[in-house]
Amino acid sequence: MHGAHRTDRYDTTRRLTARKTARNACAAMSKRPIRTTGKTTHAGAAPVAVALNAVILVVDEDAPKVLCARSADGAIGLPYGPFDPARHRTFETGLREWVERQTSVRLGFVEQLYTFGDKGREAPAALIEGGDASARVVSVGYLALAAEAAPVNAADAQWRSWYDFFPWEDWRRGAPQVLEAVIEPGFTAWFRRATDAATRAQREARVAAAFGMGDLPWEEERALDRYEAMYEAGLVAESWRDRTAAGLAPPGGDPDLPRATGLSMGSDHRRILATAIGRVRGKLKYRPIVFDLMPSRFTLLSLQRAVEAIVGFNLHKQNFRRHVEGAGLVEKTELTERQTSGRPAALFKAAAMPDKAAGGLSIPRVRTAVR
Amino acid sequence: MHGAHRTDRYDTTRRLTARKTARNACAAMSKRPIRTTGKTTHAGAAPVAVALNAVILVVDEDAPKVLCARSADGAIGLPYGPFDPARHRTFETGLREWVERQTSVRLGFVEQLYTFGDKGREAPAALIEGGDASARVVSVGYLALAAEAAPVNAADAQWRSWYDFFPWEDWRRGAPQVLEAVIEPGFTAWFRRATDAATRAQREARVAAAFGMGDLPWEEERALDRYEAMYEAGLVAESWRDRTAAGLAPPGGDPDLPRATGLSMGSDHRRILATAIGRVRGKLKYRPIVFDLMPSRFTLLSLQRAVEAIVGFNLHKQNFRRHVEGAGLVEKTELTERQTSGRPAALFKAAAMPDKAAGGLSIPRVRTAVR
DNA sequence: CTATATATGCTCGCATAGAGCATAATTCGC
DNA sequence: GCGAATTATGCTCTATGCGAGCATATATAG
Repeated sequence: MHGAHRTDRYDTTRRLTARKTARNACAAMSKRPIRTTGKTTHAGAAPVAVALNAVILVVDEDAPKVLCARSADGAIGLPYGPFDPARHRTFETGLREWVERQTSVRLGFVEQLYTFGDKGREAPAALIEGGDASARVVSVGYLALAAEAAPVNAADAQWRSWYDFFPWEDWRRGAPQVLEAVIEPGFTAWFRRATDAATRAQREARVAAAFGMGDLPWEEERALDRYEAMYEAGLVAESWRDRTAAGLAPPGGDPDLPRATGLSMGSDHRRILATAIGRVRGKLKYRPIVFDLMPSRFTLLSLQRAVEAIVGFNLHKQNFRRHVEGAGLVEKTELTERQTSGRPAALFKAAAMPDKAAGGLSIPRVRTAVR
Repeated sequence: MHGAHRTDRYDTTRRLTARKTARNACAAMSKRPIRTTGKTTHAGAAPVAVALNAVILVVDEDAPKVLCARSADGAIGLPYGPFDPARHRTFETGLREWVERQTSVRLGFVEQLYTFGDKGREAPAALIEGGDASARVVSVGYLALAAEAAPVNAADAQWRSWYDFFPWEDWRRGAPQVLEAVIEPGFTAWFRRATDAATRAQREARVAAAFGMGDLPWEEERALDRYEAMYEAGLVAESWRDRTAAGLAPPGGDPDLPRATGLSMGSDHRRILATAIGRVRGKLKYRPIVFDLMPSRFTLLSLQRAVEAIVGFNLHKQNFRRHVEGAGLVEKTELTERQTSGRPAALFKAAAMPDKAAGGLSIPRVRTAVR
């Protein structure tokens, strides 16, 4: 594992910081033998910079959209801002600040996604400017939901459907063509490139689980698993770009395939977006977060369309109402909406306290006292 | 202040190479008009130090245990080590390194939990030593599962049942006494302390949802929600400690109550542990992670006991087998175990590819083509 | 008035989870 | 060696939930 010497200590506690820069704090942290196992000394790890990455989502008609920005090198990416510990008490404060200052988007639900710290993830930009290999920018990814696709005042910012980046995730109009036409052949080739039978079987099992092949079901919330499998199989542009930048051999397979698998993003932003998609899709099932994406009044059909946009497949209309109304998540108003044609739909609003829970288990719990 | 946490699965990959110091990277990041929305220039945020916090879990008989360490000031806490970007390519690499070096624990499943960056979470120590409020240590919390409670060589490290810290989470022997005796009265007092009716209703709704009161179900995975509600209601020692340290008024209520609500931990470690408990409990339902906590061969009853230890309530034996066997998660071996009394149980092992999915939805999806 | 389109109410059947009975295979006390 | 105690394991019963679809209500377009 990594030369150098061993250092850390393993101790509990509160950060002993105080009147020191973070660098000093870190050094102190490792020098002090705070009990536990610690007996090693550590010269002091280099500090890192923290950036806040935001996946800001809205649902516009039947398109789930994400706020995108264009970076200096022309790549599309997610907007982000620096986190300044001196000015922000929490990550979320920092995030809301720069988002609301630089865009007119009003954020509703905000939740931390994941913290990305892999060396090299910020590669392209870093390489261009050259520098110290020990540097590290840690990105804390956040998911934020907004009710309206407010026009963004920034020049190169824009709302895009997330299916521009993940065309295989949209099953609303049947099985995505790109799956059969491009992705499956690509994976098949990847299986064949395996050096041994075990690796090959492993790859097949992984893809089958992620993409719901065989008798396995398509699980919409596994968007990240799918993207990562495609990345490793060389089916997305980022895979080729990163391996080239790192001086490694290309991933193999047809270099033209990635052109058909959706728009790529700079850095690892498409991965972050995949994480966000998976999270929203999963969370939708056990928390009423859809309403953060809806206007104050809506019809059940528009609500259904929003859910469909997110999960990527169609729902059964009557059953959808049955669930939503039965769960007490919405309240009917006196108003109705009259649009082009058909019977006017009742307008609903989110229930005052939609904090109930659904969430299906597969654990046979005991209700009675006896076991 | 203490926002909602919760993250998800993950797995990192990807490498490249970065250049320049973190401080420079950060400055460059903010100065450079990376398009997007950025037009603000930022003087260059102070860098922060990153610590890796580990919640290392095992199941010992019917106790879910967590590896604890004792800090200099005597508080119990989670073990942690610094993250050195110069030596570690990824967070997980760094984590595994110091864990495996300083303990003899062999980690199985590892997953990022949440990144904690709130100012003041390290409050006590920082205040004691006095100092710069701008210094910041960001903690990346990790969940790690191990199959065996290996003896730890560190002096002050020990395995403890997580129910020592969360006695109200264990329903295996009926409703936890502490709930009725201490927690409910404590919350009732908290409701009464609300200054207005709206606040009061909000508090009641929140507690009802978290603790499953009224007709709401107890959701075992909401451990964090419960802890946070108790923290705000002044029902845990950390609440009093933190508010005192910050020079704020005490949370109110009976200062003796926290003595009855389980062991406290230093810093915000009990919160991190609550996050971990919620995560394991939730993940258990849709991924076969239990097997990372089991020996290679086990009986179905021991597997059931492990699950019960985690979720905190008892399961129906026959139905448990039906599910586990039916889902193809385990394979029967030829061996049987003979213990004290009763019919010998067949020994099972985890299925070769337990990658299927369970996961109950509450979304009425369409199977046929028609909507 | 007719065709069409959407909203909304209601029922049917199957799969599944919760619950519990019955039987099998051991050890233990005597 | 025998009955009691204990644990394992197979099987059935039933309520519920969900996928599915029929039927009816209420609007617009022409």
